[in-house]
Amino acid sequence: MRAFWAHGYERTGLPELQAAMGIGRQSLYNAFGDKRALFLEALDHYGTTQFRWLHERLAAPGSGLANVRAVLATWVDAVTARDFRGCLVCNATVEFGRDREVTAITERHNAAIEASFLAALRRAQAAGELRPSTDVAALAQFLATLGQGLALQGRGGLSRAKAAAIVGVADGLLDAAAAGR
Amino acid sequence: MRAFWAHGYERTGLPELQAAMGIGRQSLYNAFGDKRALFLEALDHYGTTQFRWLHERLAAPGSGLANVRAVLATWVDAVTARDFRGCLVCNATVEFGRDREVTAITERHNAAIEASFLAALRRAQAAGELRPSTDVAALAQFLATLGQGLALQGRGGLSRAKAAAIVGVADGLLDAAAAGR
DNA sequence: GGAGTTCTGGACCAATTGGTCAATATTTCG
DNA sequence: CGAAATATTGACCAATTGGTCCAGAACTCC
Repeated sequence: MRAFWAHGYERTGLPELQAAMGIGRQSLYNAFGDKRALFLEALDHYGTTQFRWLHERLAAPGSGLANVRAVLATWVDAVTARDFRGCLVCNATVEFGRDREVTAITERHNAAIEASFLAALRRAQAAGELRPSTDVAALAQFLATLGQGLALQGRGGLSRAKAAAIVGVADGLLDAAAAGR
Repeated sequence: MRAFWAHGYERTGLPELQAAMGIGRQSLYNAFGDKRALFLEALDHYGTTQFRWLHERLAAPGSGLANVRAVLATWVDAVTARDFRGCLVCNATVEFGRDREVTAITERHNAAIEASFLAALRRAQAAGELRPSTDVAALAQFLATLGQGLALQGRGGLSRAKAAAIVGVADGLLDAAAAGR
């Protein structure tokens, strides 16, 4: 997974894969079939492991709005880490475009992220933290998109100040949606 | 350029390049040096040609805020076009990560986009269309990031409804920044 | 313990990769 | 026109690609 994450599908050769996994080639083909199947499994594995914290944090007890803000705040750190390699789901979307098997996985994880945001936002709304008129569904999709944009820029290298500014705007948006509570 | 745009760097072979450009292999190497150099030139060419409209629209006379909104509106159409292939600058960022030569080009174009947004927003602010307290610099970076997120999702396939909802949130953000004018 | 199954390592393979060469065609220009 | 330079064609090349084969090691289970 790490190898694909760092270099993408095409740029990751079998030797590198073997080295990263510490197993021989035949074992690899025994266990996964071929390179593509291995990638698909790695991709799905990435989604379940890397996004677990996000889902849990958004579902954590307490203020739904605070949970959303907490996730945004961690994005700043994550995306500006010196060795940040982007988000494998985003990377795969770019590399494979509309490949059916790939989009099936990426869309599943994206939908899950949106759903977690949505649940948290709904909770916030029900608790009076957000105006009833707020379109929380759109907001959830928006936040997911913003995350992808951040991950993308982070892969190319993103300064902390810039990431913080961008997330700050999103925070302001939440402020505005909360203003009339 | 189209070939790289559609399939990325690694997935685009010399035969495909020749076919797309309608020239023989040697002519190609004569004119550009090697595949990588050709890509770098295609990438830069993409940036200057594809973003021209955006720069012009943002710099158009009249309301700066309206210009920004107009650009956002076109994003919805662009990104949900049936044959949308993403943004080559974004794709290159993903595929090459922190490759110096590539990021030099992508960052230049990203900076230009942010600058155009910033200029339009400043104009809007000066004209009283936005609250003086609005952090227009952050807003410009934010909008650029959102665009990248949209382009990313669009490459995988994005419904019009979803794109419209996401852009709608950004529009609402502009509303909020204009509210107290 | 040992037969049978599974797994592992490394040699091997066809196909494709980016890139080059040299001969030919084309243009340029005195 | 005709010589010099430029550009095009397609054959060619070494290296790498993903993938397979097979012999032997390891494990399982009666």
